[in-house]
Amino acid sequence: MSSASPSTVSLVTTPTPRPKRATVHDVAVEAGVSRGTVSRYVNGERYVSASAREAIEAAILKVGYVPNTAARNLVMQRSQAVGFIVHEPHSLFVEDPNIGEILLGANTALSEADYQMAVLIVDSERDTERVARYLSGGLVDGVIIVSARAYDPISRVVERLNLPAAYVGHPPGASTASFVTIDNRGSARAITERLAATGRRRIGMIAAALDRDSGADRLAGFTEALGDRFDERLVEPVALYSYSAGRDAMQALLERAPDVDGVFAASDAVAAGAMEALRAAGRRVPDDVGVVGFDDSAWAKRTLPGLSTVRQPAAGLGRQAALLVLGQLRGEAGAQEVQLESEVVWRDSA
Amino acid sequence: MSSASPSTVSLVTTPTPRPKRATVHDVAVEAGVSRGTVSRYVNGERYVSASAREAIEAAILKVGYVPNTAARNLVMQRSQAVGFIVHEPHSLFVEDPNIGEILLGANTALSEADYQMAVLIVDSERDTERVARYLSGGLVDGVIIVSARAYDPISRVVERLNLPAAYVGHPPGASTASFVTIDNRGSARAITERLAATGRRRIGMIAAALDRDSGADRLAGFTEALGDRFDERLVEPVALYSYSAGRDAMQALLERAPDVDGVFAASDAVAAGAMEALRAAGRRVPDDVGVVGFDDSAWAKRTLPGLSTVRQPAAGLGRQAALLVLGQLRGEAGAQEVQLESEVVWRDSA
DNA sequence: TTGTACGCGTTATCAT
DNA sequence: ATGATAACGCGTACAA
Repeated sequence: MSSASPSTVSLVTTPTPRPKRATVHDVAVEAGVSRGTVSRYVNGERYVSASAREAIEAAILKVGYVPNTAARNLVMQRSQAVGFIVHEPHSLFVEDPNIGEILLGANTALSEADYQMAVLIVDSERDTERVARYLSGGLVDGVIIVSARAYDPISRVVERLNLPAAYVGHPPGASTASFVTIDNRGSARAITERLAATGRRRIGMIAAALDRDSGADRLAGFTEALGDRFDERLVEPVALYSYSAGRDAMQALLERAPDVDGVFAASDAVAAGAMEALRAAGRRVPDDVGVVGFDDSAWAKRTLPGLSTVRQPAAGLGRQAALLVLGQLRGEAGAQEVQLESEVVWRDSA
Repeated sequence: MSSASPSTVSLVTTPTPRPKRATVHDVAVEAGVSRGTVSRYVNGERYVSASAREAIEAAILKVGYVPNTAARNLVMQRSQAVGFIVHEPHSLFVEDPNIGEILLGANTALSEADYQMAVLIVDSERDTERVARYLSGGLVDGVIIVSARAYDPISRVVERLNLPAAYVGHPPGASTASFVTIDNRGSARAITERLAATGRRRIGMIAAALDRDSGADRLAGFTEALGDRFDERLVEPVALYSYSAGRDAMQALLERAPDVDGVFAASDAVAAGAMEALRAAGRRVPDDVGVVGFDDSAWAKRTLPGLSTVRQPAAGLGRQAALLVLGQLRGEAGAQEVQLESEVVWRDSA
């Protein structure tokens, strides 16, 4: 059972008779009324006689009419849709434990307002151009952007088009766009303080993704919390919020500073990796070393002992971003900055 | 730092001057040529004189023209976009370790063919109707559907519209649509056989999601592999592919059959839960009990010891589904059934 | 209450 | 090589 070419089986072979779809016109002639009347009926306006209504209903059923949204969008000058753009999807979709909740939160809010959400993935140069075209084409009335990078072409397009937009996380560059975040810095400070309150004297941090503001802010909060006791030799930076990075970093940290008795990992995945390294080194958690993480993802509940961490209101982030866009769609002017409250979850790892 | 209402800060308050976008017409008058010529230039056709080209390029830059895709779609009768529909998103986005890879695989294939992928989430009744309208509206030329349920309204719409479609997993009902799967049954058989080959005599299974074909097929493969040695009292069924379900099920199984020395869990998450229960019961893995899972997700690499499991070609599933749709779009007729090969990954848990 | 006619922004056909 | 002009399918003043 090794990886091989897929086995294919043909089932049927009807020559795909692409059917031409019925239009308002077809319904009109079938019902013996004018196109205008049909259009009014479809859009639920008043001033449609009972007789006309019946005839139209029957006609619609008979010819199998479904309105063409593209045509409607064209004349209405709006699409009743909002794009959800996700960058760097490899780290996001596969690693980020929050992306799913963010998506669902945004979708719920948009759905309630009768907007369709279309998730657009940017995973290559081609994607960038194509998505830019898509946005330019009037297929969405606004966008939610998650994890944008600095000098992001997509952000530029959005700005140039003057498209109502909201970012999840800090928008790149100096753009004055709406965005929603959590207080990474304050949360990091809070959990570090609680870790210190357990009596730890030599507290280190495995910092990750310092090129993103989330990563940088968490380190800043950590530094703030420790004040005088901060020792930069106890900070081990890694590139990604990943399990293996956490494991390797903890190993390095243990070598450089064998006396660490507390660790703040920049994410739960990192923390889980760190705990593995600690176990391998014969250190007990929390007895010898206290560990805290960030995210309250599935990792936090499956470590042994359970991981103390910071809970992000992921669905709330998506929901707020959606509300921000909807507000702009309603004409509410001005960029808004929304900060959602996070929460320290105390378990047994510290 | 408790969950509270979001703090909001207003940054600017310009009254959103929704700008009217330039059209082909504007470019034409600016460049002193006809709309037809502009259109030809934009679409890279031949027969555009150098002088016209220059004038048009300048005009486009000056008026800031971007083509309107909605209008183009209307006249071209195609959108160059494919919908990716995901159901039951709560279990999918939040729990399914493969969904991200499937999305990316599909996106890559579509992107190469210059198609835009739009992910549509169905999370409520409202969503169902809205997405159905969206599909009916001509905004996508085809669809990829993952995790459809039987009697799914969306599937009905797709069928009625005769929209080119491909399912990831078995399509519901008796529809003769294209789909791509892995051989759940064969894979389950293979890994069970390898587990048996390690000398285990009393092999049980924690079966999950028996109402889906993936779950049912895995159980079938397990049964096949054991043949005469199959003992239905060693099968513990649970509803979801979840960690906690695995833990509880393993506990129940241990009580009912303390002599189990091998367990096939229907997914890695389930297996991880089972391993936790075994540890709590004082059983060593793999010494006392061998454990194998399914998925080769992040769970498998973070259990201790590493989990032997079945690797799904998740990205390949998405890619193949996309290729299936693209084939239909090119006019290749007939429903296709593609089965991708999976692979047993042997680690230390058995 | 209903029909007519125009416009949304683009591509396609056909002369020129 | 280019310019009219007719679609594409729909909403909507305006007239009736």
